[in-house]
Amino acid sequence: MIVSNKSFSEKVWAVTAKIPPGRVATYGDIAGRLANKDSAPAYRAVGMALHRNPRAPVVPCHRVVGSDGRLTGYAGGLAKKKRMLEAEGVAVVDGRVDLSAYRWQNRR
DNA sequence: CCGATGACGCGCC
DNA sequence: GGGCGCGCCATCG
Repeated sequence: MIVSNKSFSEKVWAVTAKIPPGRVATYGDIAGRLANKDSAPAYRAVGMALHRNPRAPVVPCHRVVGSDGRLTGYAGGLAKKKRMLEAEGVAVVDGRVDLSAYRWQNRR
């Protein structure tokens, strides 16, 4: 259970879970939201948090794509990730999504 | 505490 | 355009 209580990871899962269906977000966006003035966007940590994702079903990590909209890794297979995105209405081409059209733009 | 790794991003060749 | 390396933060060992 990742002994670490409310940690960076939890924030990542929280933001990821906020991603509306049919929409995708980049690690940079998530990291940017979690990025505090004291901490720079940790794309790495974000990816790690999702990789560790203890509650996959509750955290739509499959909606998180790379900066180019490219489907990065996924605990289960990118193929499945791609499939889930398409199921939500996100067009995935060659393992890539059109950020210009599906990028999650939720400006607090 | 230190060292190494990782679902990234960007720069450079 | 494609391939390679470095830097970033956080977590794991």
